Amino acid sequence: MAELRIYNSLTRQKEVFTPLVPGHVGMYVCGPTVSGESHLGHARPYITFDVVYRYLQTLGYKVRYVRNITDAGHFEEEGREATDKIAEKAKLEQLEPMELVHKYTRLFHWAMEQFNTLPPSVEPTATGHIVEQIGMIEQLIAAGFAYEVQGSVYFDVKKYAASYDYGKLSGRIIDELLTTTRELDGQEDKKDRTDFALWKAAAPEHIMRWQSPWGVGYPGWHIECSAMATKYLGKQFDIHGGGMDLLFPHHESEIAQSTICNHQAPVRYWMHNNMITINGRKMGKSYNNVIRLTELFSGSHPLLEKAYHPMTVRFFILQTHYSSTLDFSNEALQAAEKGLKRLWEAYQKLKKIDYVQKGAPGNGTDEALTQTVNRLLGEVPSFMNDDFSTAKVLANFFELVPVINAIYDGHTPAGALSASTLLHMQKEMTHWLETVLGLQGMEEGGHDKLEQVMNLLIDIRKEARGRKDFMTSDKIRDRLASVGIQLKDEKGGEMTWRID
RNA sequence: GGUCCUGUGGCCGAGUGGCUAGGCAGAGCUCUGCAAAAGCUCCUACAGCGGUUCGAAUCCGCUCGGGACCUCCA
Repeated sequence: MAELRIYNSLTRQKEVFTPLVPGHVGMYVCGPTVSGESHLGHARPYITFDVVYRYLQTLGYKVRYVRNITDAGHFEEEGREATDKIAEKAKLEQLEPMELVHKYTRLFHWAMEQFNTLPPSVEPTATGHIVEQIGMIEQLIAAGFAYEVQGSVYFDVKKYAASYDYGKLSGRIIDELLTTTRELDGQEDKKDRTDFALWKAAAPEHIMRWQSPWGVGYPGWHIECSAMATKYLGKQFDIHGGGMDLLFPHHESEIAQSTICNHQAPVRYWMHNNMITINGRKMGKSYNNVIRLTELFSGSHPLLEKAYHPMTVRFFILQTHYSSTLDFSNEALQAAEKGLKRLWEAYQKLKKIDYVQKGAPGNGTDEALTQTVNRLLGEVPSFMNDDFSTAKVLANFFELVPVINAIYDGHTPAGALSASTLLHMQKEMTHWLETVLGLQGMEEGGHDKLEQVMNLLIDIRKEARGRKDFMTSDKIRDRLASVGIQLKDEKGGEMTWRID
């Protein structure tokens, strides 16, 4: 069995994955801030790490997957006012902060279900771990790496950098940070501009607030991940994932905090997915080019030509390696849609092939084809083991599509492939496409199409009855009944139907 | 300004120095009452200029273009 290799952002190279505790994997992924609706960009990390989670499990690991919900808004250091994003939005929508947070949390969960992502093992909330965060801050103060100023607590980056490598993960040079960071107002409290907040004193109008040793306030952003990761995964764990944009300062700061508190580097393998861009630009609130997931699924956004199925999006994302930027366009998404449809149809056809009838009892008659199939299937694990190269996995399955179609249509003679080869192919497709990549079919589901089909059948039946072709008429009604649809003749020749 | 990534055919995208993925679109043919689907075939690219090498999309240098991070961000 080949080894799994993961690109580690910390060392900037692919490394053989060896879990801390044999057979077990601890994985932490930065979750969403639920101050607003999830957008297309959010789909990337959660789908990426869902595949990582699934794959590790199929390798036999017992995985504890922790993904937080950031529901305690952090301050925005823009200009003078340090405002709480969540509190601000809540006022805007006339909602209680927790009401708002729950609304968007539910929406997030709903979207994740659409994408067929597995729920994490633990999904801790920042507000539920204030105690742990305060505890960690106290440790940092006691260790001399944090200081309090007027009810707020900051991490002393300069002091940390004196004995540790602050900037190792993000490739930042501390001296440059110290001199380059731009001047911001309202930060007189800090000893140095690079210091980041662990705890912020809450202004009177601030709605989200907690009691702390330093007065009433709320936690900084970085501390929540450190506190929750430590609590659920221990002082050191295997994998930490998130978007590349979180490298600095978020993950860099996480390392600093945890290193001081736990006396060791918290994470062994850092994984970062790249961004989804739209027209070459990163999608983000500041760029005003955000496509929300609800808009994506319904097609209700000026940039969208049509609605896109969640599976199309999932497939679209998996067709690219997670470390590359992925540019969104209608053309690209529609290509993905067609591609997935073709792949899935072939997969369904394969399931319908009668192995006993069409497969040869012993070896298939077409040895070359058998070898091709076995090679294509055999390569797949090595692709996944090579830093989760889902794009290559999909490419190989696409090469099987014509093989399957040809057998199904009879272009390839029956018996070319043995029954066991066909079965093997089917099992592998189920395993990789469904279990590992988490893909599903794109059933149209909606009643619109069914409605149209029924109208068509009703029309045909009316015509048949018009020429007294009751054999056809009865056939339609009986066959529909057998699939659970009751067709009733109303007075005046109209027909109605309902699903039993 | 600093740090880093990137530039592949009409479009999206794999690519570990040699055997030059895959998808979408397009063209032709086969099948077909029509259409669709499907099958077969074709279109074969690596920003530019140098260099290393028997051999480079892949390594090195320069030029040009695009992007990310340095601020909340997936």
